[in-house]
Amino acid sequence: MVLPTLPPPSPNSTSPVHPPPLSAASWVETLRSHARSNCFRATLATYVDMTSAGVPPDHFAFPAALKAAAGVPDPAAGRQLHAAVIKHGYHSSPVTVANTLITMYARCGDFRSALQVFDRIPDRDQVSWNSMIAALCLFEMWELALGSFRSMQQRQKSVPPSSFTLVSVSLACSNLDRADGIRLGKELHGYELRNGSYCNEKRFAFNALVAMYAKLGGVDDSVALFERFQYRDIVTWNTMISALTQNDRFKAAMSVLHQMVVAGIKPDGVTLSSVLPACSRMDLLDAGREIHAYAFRNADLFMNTFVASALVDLYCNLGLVEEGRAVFDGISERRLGLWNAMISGYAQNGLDDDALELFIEMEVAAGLSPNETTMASVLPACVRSEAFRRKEDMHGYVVKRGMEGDKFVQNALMDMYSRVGDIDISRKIFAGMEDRDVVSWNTMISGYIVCGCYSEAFNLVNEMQRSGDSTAVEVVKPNNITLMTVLPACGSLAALGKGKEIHGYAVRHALNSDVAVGSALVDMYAKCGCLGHARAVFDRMPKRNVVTWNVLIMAYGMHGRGEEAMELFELMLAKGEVKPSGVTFIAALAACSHSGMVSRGMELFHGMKEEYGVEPDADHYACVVDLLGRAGKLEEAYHLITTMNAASDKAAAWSSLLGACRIHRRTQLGEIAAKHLFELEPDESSHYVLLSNIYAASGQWDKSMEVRKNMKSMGVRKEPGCSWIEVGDYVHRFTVGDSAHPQSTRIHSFLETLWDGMKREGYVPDTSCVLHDVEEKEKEVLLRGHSEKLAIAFGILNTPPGSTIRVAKNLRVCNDCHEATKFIARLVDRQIILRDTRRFHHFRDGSCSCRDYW
DNA sequence: TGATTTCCTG
Repeated sequence: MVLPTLPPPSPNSTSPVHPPPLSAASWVETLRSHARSNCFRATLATYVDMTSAGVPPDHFAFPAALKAAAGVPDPAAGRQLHAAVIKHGYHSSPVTVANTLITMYARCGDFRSALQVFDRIPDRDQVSWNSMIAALCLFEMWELALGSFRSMQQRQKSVPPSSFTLVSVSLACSNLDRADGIRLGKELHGYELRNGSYCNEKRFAFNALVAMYAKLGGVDDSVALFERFQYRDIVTWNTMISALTQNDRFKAAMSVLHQMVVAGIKPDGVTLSSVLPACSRMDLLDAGREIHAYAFRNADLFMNTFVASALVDLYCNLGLVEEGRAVFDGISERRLGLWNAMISGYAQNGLDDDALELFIEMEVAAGLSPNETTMASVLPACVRSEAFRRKEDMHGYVVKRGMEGDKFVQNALMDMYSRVGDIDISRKIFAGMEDRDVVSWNTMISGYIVCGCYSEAFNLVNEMQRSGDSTAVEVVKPNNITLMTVLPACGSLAALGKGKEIHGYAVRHALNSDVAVGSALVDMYAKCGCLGHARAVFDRMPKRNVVTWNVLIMAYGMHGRGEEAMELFELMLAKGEVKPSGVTFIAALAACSHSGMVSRGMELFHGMKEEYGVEPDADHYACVVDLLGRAGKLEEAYHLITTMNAASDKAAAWSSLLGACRIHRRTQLGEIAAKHLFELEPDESSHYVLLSNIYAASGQWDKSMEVRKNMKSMGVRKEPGCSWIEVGDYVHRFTVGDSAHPQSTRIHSFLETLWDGMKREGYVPDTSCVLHDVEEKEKEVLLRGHSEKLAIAFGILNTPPGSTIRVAKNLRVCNDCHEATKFIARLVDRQIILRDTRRFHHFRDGSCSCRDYW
């Protein structure tokens, strides 16, 4: 018999075909020994030689050859072997041959044939059942696998389940819903305890149980099992380590590794790739390097692609992309996982074009097909990359490859559609998902926030909290990422009540000890105008990083409390826990600027490079221009811009200067700044508005109108003004001239009444803030419709007398609103905290502490 | 006849 499709023995095979042995028995022995040592191609080649030499295969030869066909895997060879099995009459007896056929077909991806073989076995033994259950698991048919297990249990006497059965069934359990899985898993565990096998056999079963508990989130059960288990082998240790890392028990994972080494077990590739994610997530660069060095000393580990993938992940996660790339480049036989790790490493470091380039290299040069993981990394890079235009095409690409049902891919697609503004498509994907995890929920929430659908976002967070408290099938609790996603939204909407609610959740679920969550809480309280709360959270944090400090320094600055901001800055330096970053100096300089601390700020600016090694960038220059400009030193500010590096982006600096020109009514200099800005950022509406305001303030109406016309003809649209106020459980949103709110009529008539009172107190409407060409009387009506006034009026009408009113606005507060709010605050005897894009305005007793308005 | 490892949300 000839098997023409069989491949020749591979040139690098360690087992060359031996000179033909003489007896049939030695042919079979050679065949089996190749199979035992997993030299599959050599096994198949020997089979061909043997049959060519006229030796008929027997019931020992077939299982060996079939194992090889399964191992390669080689479906064509497998089918021909099946034909030979029938021809030689081994198809029904002994059953060992048929059993091997089941496994062969399963490994070759032919489920129907595997099932057919099983169905046609007249006297199925324990191994037949085990092989079939394992096959079902291979095809991820978990329910069917469990069904077969039940059938087996009914035949308890003839085919009792063994440790082999337990291994497959544990795997099936770990892929069920959590509640079902745990229930069945405990049943299995009980079964093992009652009827369990011993020593070697027991080890397999227990390893599988440890893994099962971990996958179902019962990692404490895994630990308990592991600790009492005396027959540990390297897989047991590895299983325990990966169980811990996969459940975010990183410290415990490192400690098990330590115990393992102490117990004299030499870590292998699986150990390293299981423990490296723990180093990565805990930012343990030194430990990671030590493991890298250990792999370096053991050549087989060094070339292991799993270890390499985990190392690439570690280095990229710590921002050391170059080192990750070096590991990647050092591996000659790159498996898909390694490409994925590198692509994702680039993407996570914002090197989106590098990620896309590598993705193309993988497809074109290396000829590898992407899998779901690849797409989950590439999609975000596509979304962010400026160079990559046709983003929605990626959806078609994914569908064409049949990956649209994958959870990771769906998460990435949701994110993509939210970012391009198609939130409805994200919503549809989310609604249609079968298996939503915490990332799916978080992605949907952040999508809503990106698109400005805040109430939908908050509703989803509430839904998550409820499902976490209940015993619903889909148990997904808000995690630290969820909180870090919604807290900034609370801050930008000044939704203090919502923010406090989230704070409460964080405390109840011990998420507030997370540095990032803590920093987000500090920021939220500060943005809601509650500096005291922000400071209290800061003081109680067990651990702080540079972001935490920056956030609070920035907060003091925005509230016009420059002295305290600088005290905090000094404290940060004195404590020395963290080094100041570029952002720290932005915060400190901005604080000096808002409090008029010019010489202090200049000192800081000049010392930042020499004393702290932080190179000033374009944003630092913009802060200093703001500092000088605000203080009236506009010539100095202008001069500073001219000293800036030619290549650096001067737009922010010019914009600061233009802002200062508005405060100090410097028309000519304003024109110069605006000229530069119109060249650098022709689409930015705020530049046109500022210049127009400057002209209007100096009475040059024609020029003011001309700027507006230019803006229109350029097709630049002013972002509509929008203000938010939280009352009760809701954040109410108001746009200019809003009449959509249910209380609209009431708000407008209240404002009219207020208006008369304000005028009696001496308020003069600043109609220069209205840039439409209409009658003077009409201008007043337009002024009264500014969103912050509507929000404030709504607040007064709907909150208890004497309580503080907190309003947030998406643009800078105009001069008239600033002036009017002073009067309103005094008339209704309320403290009003109004936040715009730059800072907080605390209105109390008819004044505001800021000096930005005239 | 069986087990463990890399990837996604900020």
